[in-house]
Amino acid sequence: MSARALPYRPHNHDTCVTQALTDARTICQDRNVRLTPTRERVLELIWQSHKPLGAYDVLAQLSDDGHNAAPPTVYRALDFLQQNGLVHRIASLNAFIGCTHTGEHHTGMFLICQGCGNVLELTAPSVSGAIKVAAEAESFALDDVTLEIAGLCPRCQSEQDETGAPGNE
Amino acid sequence: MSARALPYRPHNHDTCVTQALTDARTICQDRNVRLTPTRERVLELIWQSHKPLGAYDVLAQLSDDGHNAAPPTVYRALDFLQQNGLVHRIASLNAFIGCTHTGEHHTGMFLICQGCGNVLELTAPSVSGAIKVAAEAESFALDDVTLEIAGLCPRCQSEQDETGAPGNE
DNA sequence: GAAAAGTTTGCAACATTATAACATTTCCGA
DNA sequence: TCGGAAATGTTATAATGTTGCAAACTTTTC
Ligand SMILES: [Zn+2]
Ligand SMILES: [Zn+2]
Ligand SMILES: [Zn+2]
Ligand SMILES: [Zn+2]
Repeated sequence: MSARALPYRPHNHDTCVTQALTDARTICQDRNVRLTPTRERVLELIWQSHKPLGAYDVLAQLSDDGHNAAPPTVYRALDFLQQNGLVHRIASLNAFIGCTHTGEHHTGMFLICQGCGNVLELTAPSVSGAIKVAAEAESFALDDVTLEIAGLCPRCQSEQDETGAPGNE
Repeated sequence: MSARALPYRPHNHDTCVTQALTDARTICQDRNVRLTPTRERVLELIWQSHKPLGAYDVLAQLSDDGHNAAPPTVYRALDFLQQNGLVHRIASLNAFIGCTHTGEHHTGMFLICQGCGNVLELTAPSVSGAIKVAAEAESFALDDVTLEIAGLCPRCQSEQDETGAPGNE
């Protein structure tokens, strides 16, 4: 899958979303699962924001579409997208964000800016390695890692320096 | 603060809880904050389980006490206990657990057994170090780390080997 | 000690997030 | 084209967490 722009810097976000959808179609074909219109639309809505979107935010936008949707519609689509590695759930926010490392077998590590709300997904082998070692030291059989880091992104740090308060883009 | 038993192995849990409460009193005195009866009782309830307890579980037990409690009572007590480093919230479970490293400035890392539900809190400098480095590489100002690892504890691994299914103590 | 100020709790209502259960429709292979 | 599997619609409900305001309690100040 292609490299993507950082959320912190402006970029052609339409392209960014389009690419994500294209990649998703490919992945679903490869895996022989169905990226139905609802699922695709939910993925698109999530990708249109570099900030995590709550399930009910997605629901509201589906309703704006004229889609007659109820919570299960959204949660089912999100489950599907998660299971196929297309979105991640951010437990500390009860929200969802598009995966920027689809295909690459990875452990997501999320930098969550408390200023602007943007989230950057990283893959840090040194971190996953250290976690694996620590778990093994306890004879713990590792299955799933939740690693979410709250703080301030570079831009919000400088805004805070200047104005005394974090910005909210 | 004194060393504590691992949840995996049987131990005198009354002592374990008593010690935690004693430590908590000391900490609150040092910090000049009030460990009121409600707060202390909530802490005790949480400590009585090595498994994370949901806010409404705590609420139910308070009600059993005859305490006329509503959700805010519990959430406020939990907020207090969190702020003073006496309990942690496990985001992936929406539940709370007593901190086993009170006093020691630390980043909690939690091993959550999917078999028995027990949780072990670790401090792994190699992990926190790697996280810090990764964040710095992105010029991200780290504030709070959520690190929760789901898997199987040693005991549940062997039970699974023997019976084909994880145990539930 | 009494009044003032600050903190904690009680209480009612409400908001948000997530799931259960079952009917209906759509899809896809035989 | 038919029959089973997968996906969606629909309604209701469960689980988790918050707001706002008044009353009670503590600490400080005079
Ligand atoms: Zn990812
Ligand atoms: Zn920011
Ligand atoms: Zn701790
Ligand atoms: Zn276990």
